[in-house]
Amino acid sequence: MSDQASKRKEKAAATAEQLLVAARDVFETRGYQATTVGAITEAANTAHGTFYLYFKNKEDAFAKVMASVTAEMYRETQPQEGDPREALAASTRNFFEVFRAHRGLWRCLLEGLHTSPAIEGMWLDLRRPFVDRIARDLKVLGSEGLVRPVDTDVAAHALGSMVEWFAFTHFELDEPSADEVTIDRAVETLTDLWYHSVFVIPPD
Amino acid sequence: MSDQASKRKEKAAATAEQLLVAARDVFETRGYQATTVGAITEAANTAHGTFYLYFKNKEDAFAKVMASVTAEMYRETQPQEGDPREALAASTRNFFEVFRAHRGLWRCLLEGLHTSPAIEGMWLDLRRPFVDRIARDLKVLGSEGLVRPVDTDVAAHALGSMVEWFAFTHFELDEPSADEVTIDRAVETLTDLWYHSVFVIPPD
Amino acid sequence: MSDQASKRKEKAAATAEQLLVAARDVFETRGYQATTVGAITEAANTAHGTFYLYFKNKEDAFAKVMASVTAEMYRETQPQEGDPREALAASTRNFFEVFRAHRGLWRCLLEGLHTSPAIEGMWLDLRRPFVDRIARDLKVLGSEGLVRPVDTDVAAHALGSMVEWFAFTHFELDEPSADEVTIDRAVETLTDLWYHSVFVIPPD
Amino acid sequence: MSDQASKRKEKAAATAEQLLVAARDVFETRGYQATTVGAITEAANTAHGTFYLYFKNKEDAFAKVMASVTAEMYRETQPQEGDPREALAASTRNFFEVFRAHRGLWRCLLEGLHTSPAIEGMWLDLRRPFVDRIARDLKVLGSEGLVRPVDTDVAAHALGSMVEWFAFTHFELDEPSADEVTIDRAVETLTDLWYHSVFVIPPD
DNA sequence: GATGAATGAGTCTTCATTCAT
DNA sequence: CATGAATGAAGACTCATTCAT
Repeated sequence: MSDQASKRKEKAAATAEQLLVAARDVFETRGYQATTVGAITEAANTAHGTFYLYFKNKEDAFAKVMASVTAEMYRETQPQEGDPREALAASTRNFFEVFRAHRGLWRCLLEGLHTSPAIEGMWLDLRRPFVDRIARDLKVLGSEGLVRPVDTDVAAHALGSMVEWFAFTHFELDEPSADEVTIDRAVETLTDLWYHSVFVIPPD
Repeated sequence: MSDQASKRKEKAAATAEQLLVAARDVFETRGYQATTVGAITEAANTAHGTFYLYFKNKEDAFAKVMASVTAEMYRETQPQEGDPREALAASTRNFFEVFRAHRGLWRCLLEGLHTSPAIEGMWLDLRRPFVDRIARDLKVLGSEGLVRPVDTDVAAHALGSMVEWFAFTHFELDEPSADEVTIDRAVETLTDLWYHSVFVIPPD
Repeated sequence: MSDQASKRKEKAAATAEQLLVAARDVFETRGYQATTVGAITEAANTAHGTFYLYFKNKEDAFAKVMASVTAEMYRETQPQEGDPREALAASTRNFFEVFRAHRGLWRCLLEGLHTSPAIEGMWLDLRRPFVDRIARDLKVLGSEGLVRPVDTDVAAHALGSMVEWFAFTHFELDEPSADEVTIDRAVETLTDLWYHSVFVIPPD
Repeated sequence: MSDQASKRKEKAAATAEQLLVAARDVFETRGYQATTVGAITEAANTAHGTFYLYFKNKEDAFAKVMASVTAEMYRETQPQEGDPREALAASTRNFFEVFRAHRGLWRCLLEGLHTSPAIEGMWLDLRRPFVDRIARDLKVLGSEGLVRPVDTDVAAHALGSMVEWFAFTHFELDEPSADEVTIDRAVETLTDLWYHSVFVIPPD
């Protein structure tokens, strides 16, 4: 069984991978609605029916793509160390970079959000790690007296939203002023706002 | 212009209005993709073909709906006066209320974002007044020494994004913690963050 | 409205009729499963989509075909008068003739029987008039003392089944001996069996 | 033949048996059309492709299932002895019981009737023993003067049809009145009809 | 102006069958 | 012998858009 089975399994895994990559590619470039099963199988160089060997339907394919991306993004998101303000700047920059690398799917997710509760769930799954990390940091820094007492959960959501949505509107949508706003400038200002919003500012 | 002609025009205007109202209603409740021309004409009590007398296609209808809504929202958004912090809180609350009243179309816009550059434009048009007002306020308050010197444009976008996206994720999507976050609590914390982020905090 | 509307309605009615006739034809010759929407619209010389203007789906089309056939069959089935035995023979012959004229759809119904409860219902609707008439006759003749006391309902079903199923196996299926069994011979024997099974036989 | 070879054959026979049993099971419960090769192999715990090692296709599998069932039914059908009327009642009851035990496949056969001439042949093969036995009995009893002179073949078909179709409509389909018609009541009335239809009734 | 019947392109999904391992 | 991955043909259904009346 071993030789035959493993060879076949390898091939199957390769097909699955091809399809997943193709699906990701098509979702990324066309968006959720415009993606068709036919486009995916064509990109994957498989027969139309093969798609249904690995996915239940389009939504399922998207779910599997998003699951892999979520893992990927989590790996790419590094907790930053050192001076709080520097760490904050580094985090913001890191988020922008990670976001840029996955902007197509982020947008796709947003577009599919209203298609089904399942996709809404994927979106929440993608965001949660970011927001959770913010909330945890606020708590820790708060107990150390570095952060003012605030409603941690709401604040974490608000600050996460600020960075996420700023990134989306500037780096994904063609916000007119986007060209002039370099990443550096954005990182600097967002870090500044965030820092002052919650940190205890030492008197000069 | 004869009597008949003016009567005709009246009737036509009435039909146009019916269709516009119906379109708005359907877009609001079903979302962008799920909205069909048939659903709109049915809601408007018009023949299917009549739709194309007043709109070029679905996107055009959406554009006309959004144009009317944008004006409406602008009217509903009141500049607040008085103590800066209080005015800020009032503004935030006002935004939440306006957002709530138009959440369906806001969502619709987000969903259609991927469909065409035109819809992207509508989105930007809807946001701009809010962001512009923030930028202007920051400039004025900055010149009065009430606000720290910041990159006004970026800050305006960032703060606007914070409120907008917080509102969207909490009041439109089923963010799990949404139930517990009342508007009051949200307004309080967001105002607090905003205030500290840019205002010059008088020493106690 | 009248002229335009009526002309359009006429045309629409014509299309509906074309589709109904085509559907009946295709169901009759191909059977239930083998019938496709495409085959119907092709036979009706309409676009594929036109089908869905008049029918919800294949089953609905079949239902409408069957409804028209049921009415047709009922008209063709004449109650017979005169001497009981002669009337019986005439009834049997009449049933055979009606059955022959509609054998294709009868078979189709049988084939689709297991597809959905709705089709089962159509089948019962088609049979009912025949069985009901038998039951009524048995009751009347029983009260006149011409028929032995029997369980009217069961007997009606049994005798109806005998004629129906005999007709099906001999005139529709290629029962080998079918060639030799002429309608005359079948009518004679079935009438004889039926007559003796329930009638009070006068002593010679 | 080596040991290995015989072992192989045994295993193959076992697989064949598994598939046959599974096929029967699936046909019985799902009906002809709804049965898929995948469902059969799944029920048989075999690979999809294995099916084609033992059957040419779905119809072939059905043919093999029916062949085994036909033999089984024939064994279960016992010729009855004793007083003609009692024997008749026993036969009818016996038929009902056999029918009930195989209703799923009977129905399946009926459903597939339109699919191919081969299935039509299976149907006729299943019926033939029953009808033949009736014909033979009628001949024997006729020669003994217990049965009136009738067209034996036609009468056998007719009486067989009566019992078969009554059974089908009452015990397999949801004929509305089915609940109230117990087997006992059905046996009694059908026996009564049959008896009077062909037997020479001794004067009281 | 208004109507609504007709069109047909576009997608999803299922499943019998093949074949390399 | 057995496996199960891959194929691709086939069919149902939707809906934006046109156009004769």
